[in-house]
Amino acid sequence: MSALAPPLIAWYRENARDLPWRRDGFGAWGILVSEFMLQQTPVARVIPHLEAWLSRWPDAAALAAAAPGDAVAQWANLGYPRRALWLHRAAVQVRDRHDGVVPRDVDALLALSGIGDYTARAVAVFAYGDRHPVVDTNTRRVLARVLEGRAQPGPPAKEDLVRMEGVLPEDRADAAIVNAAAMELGATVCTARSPRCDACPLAEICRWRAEGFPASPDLRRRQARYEGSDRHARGAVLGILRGAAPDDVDLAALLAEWPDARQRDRAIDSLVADGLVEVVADRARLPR
DNA sequence: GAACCGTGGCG
DNA sequence: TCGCCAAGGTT
Repeated sequence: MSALAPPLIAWYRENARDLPWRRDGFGAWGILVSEFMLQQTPVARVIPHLEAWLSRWPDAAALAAAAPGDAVAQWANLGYPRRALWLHRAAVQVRDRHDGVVPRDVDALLALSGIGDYTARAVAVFAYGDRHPVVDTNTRRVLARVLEGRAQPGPPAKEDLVRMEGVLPEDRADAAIVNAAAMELGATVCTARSPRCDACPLAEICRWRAEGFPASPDLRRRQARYEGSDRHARGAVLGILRGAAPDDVDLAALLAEWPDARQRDRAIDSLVADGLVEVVADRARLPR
């Protein structure tokens, strides 16, 4: 067993946050929905939306029976609304391919819309207790620091899964805890900006700390400015349509005051191309 | 592999 | 104020 596993397991048992999707019996569907919502959206903002979502659509078949636009509207301001559409498509696929039961097999999960390496393994591990490496941005940062002595991880790579596999204990239940613990440690202690090494169970074996916290060359690309961007225009258009749903909106009135008409039209076109918006005659609406 | 895709909180 | 960051995935 890796030297990381025992202290991670002990620390997690004492310090894990009490999050809804960690409660016994939360269910594979709830965990799947939570993982979709947690893709790039902070935990605190997800929790109330998750509970509302599951109250409305308690299983995959329920969501699959709804209109995709209902999912987009219910998604509200969680961001990246394509995820709502993908989650709806995944629900339809679960209904049609798996009799409404969220699959357990990683390849079957990977074949669902909006599910990649992280989400597929997270569901298999946290919903079903199977043994796979689960690697998110927190885990990558923890491993980069502890094992490589780097302040920040490199870009995501398949190699990350191999590295995490090398950290996991053989026992499935222990492996699941180590996966969760690495994520939890990165989220609450080994954070990106101001790590609290005094509270870290891996401090004594951390290479980054041993080497004096060297700054690593920062290869991360800067996030593009949001104000005035195409994403901003898309967000504004969709926000209006969410507010009007289930009614439609006159296309000419839609975002009439947006400063750049070319950009506004490009936003609408791209939303239509993504399936997030429908235009019928001279009116726009969320998809039915 | 790079570019693109929302939204809000925090230092 | 402003840049960084957040349980990623698709094209």
